[in-house]
Amino acid sequence: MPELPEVETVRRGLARWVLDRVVAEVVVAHPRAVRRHLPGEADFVALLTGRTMTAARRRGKYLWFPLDSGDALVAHLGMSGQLLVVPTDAPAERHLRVRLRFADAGPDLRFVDQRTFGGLSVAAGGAALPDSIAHIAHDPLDAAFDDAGFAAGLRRRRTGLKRALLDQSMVSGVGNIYADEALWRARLHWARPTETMTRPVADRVLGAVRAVLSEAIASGGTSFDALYVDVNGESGYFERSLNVYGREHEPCPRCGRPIRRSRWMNRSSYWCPQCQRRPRHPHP
DNA sequence: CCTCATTCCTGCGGGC
DNA sequence: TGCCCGCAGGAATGAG
Repeated sequence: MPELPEVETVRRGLARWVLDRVVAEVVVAHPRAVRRHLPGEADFVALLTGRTMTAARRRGKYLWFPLDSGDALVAHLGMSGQLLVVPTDAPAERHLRVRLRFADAGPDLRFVDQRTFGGLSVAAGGAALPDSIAHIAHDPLDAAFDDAGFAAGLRRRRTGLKRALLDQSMVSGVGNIYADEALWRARLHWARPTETMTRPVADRVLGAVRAVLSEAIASGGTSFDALYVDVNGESGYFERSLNVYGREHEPCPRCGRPIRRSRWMNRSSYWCPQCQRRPRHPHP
């Protein structure tokens, strides 16, 4: 599941393959992959064709590619999305959704997505930050992230800590896996009421999120090669570095107690009942 | 305004 | 053996 470290790895891998390249043709193989682009597929194609890409940027789990028109191509990988750089004569991938061919006849940029939870769009405001993702907060590794503002925001909320970590308008880039890992590292329960989060505790969880994301980026840097940017290449380091996620009944690496799994928000939370004590007044 | 349930989608794997 | 069903989840959306 692509979260910040995987998306950042993809961004780094794509940067030199999009710089100063002119889009010659856009083929939409699956209409649902053009998402949150209200004027529709034809408009999406028209706004991209003939435009020059000038960079590869990221906000949380969103990628965007500024265009010389002032717009930007915006991409979200969802659950299973990949942005691949492949030779233009390579056969179509099984779940190919959108294909961009370039005027230089160099490799395509292809959006491949098995579950089509992700998608592409063209949005205005691409030179700075596309309008459509203006509500996404800075990520905690960004120098512009406001620690004090985050702590104040937590106290204003009336919800559980994990829900707040997953709220991309509070802090971006954290998904279910890294949320569980960061909470374990910070020794905090997922249902901890946010209104009880003092500044030191907020700083503790931020520190844990930063450590987890940084280590994952460092490990994920090897998951692509020059012509193949593979989001699923994460599996090598993923399994080894996870302490609680997906490890129900296995001993906690810190205290040895069996890791527990809770059904929550239509997904799973993994946590250690010893290291992460359930709060007296948990939020659902 | 704020919080939270619902919905989208497909392949995999467990159970019968 | 083969089928069915649960599960995986980000984020927009609308209900309350």
